[in-house]
Amino acid sequence: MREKLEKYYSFVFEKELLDEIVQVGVYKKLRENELLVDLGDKMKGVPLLLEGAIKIVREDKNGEEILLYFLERGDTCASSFASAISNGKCGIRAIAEKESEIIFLPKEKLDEWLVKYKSWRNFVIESYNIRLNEMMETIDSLAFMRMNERLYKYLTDKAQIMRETSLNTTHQDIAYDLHTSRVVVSRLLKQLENEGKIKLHRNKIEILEF
Amino acid sequence: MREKLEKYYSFVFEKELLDEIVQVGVYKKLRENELLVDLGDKMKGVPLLLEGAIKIVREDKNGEEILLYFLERGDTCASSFASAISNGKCGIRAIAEKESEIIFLPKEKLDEWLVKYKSWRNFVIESYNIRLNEMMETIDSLAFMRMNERLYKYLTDKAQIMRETSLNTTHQDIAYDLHTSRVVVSRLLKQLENEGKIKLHRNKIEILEF
DNA sequence: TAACTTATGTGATATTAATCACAAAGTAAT
DNA sequence: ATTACTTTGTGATTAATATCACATAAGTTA
Repeated sequence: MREKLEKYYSFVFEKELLDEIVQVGVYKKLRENELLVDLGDKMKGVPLLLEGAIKIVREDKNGEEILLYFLERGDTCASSFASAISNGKCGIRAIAEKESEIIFLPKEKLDEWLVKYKSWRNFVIESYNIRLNEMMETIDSLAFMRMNERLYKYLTDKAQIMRETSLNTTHQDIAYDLHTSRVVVSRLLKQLENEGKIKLHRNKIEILEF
Repeated sequence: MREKLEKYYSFVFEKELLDEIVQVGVYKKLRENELLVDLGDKMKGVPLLLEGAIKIVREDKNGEEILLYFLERGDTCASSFASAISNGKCGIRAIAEKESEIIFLPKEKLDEWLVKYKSWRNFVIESYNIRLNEMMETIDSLAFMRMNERLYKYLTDKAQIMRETSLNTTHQDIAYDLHTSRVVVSRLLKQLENEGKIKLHRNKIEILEF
């Protein structure tokens, strides 16, 4: 744990803070598709992502989903931060997109560290900032782009986050993330394939053009 | 300024912090439709809203707009906070929807106060939290609701923010905020009128049912 | 009051996406 | 190999929204 923490966070946090994190942080390994946070959860701390990829989705009353954004190493979940510190509920669901490693930081420390460590203050503010910007990008996609563009953006974004050039996924799963129907996804994927941007296989999509 | 600050913020901030705010804060009155923050601005501080209503919109490359949310008294602009503290650019535009009063807090103090005042830390985290939730609501609307529902929600939300039961606005302006066309807005408004939820006048919409 | 300007109403048509229905292909299980 | 299940492909239809074109109405200004 110390090793990976150093690797991704030594330029972010002061030495003393890294020491504290090692002391109080709880290391956890997440299996692929493991649920990390569910709608309405009250967070007892915040996860610091060491490795892997986490999908953050929003769900409405009818159980319909929409992808908000992905977290990757170096990220934290701003939504849980707020929930942890104010004892409120979390409005999102977080699922590991692949095997991931996190450090869970207990909520008691969150405010204390804000006082003690400038690097922690920067990190928290910066995390919120990143997340607000991700949300704005999501809003841009929804408001300004048509489904074919959203689909292509989804594929290239996800490939980057997963650090792969092909995605192992089904059309139905994509449809859930984009909140549309499988039929629509299949048709638009075929269109993207005809444009030479991707190549389709069963349970797998190769991305040829980024 | 002291008076209004006390009125809306005395339960939020400690006495010492209120004193500091009075010392370093710059009071400003905004005319209706005055531009407070523009896309790409680098913020020199954050606005604290004392009175009025501010509209926050997002714009894409083609100059097309979409409303993100409204600020009202007691609110601050989380987007400018991040921009101010990290010297980054602001990704939004903020326009006074009606005559408003703000206190502008210089960015030099923002981090200092995080160390000194627990109430300031809470306020900042809470503001981010509120804003993230507003963004999620906007995403919900875009992803899960049809235009007629979005329109009705827009009207009732805006009426609440403006503390009025009628809105002085044109169909075209609504269309800009919802990122659709005037024709669509006019038709759906007529539909809402037929359902008895609103009453249409020239340059004015009465809301009969909340 | 006439001439303009701005705001609203509405038919017709086009486009995008959602939905239904079913076939075909690939994979897994017995 | 047969059966069952999952995934993908595709035509047909419907619904929502966007776009065009123009009429009418309500204010404004000369």
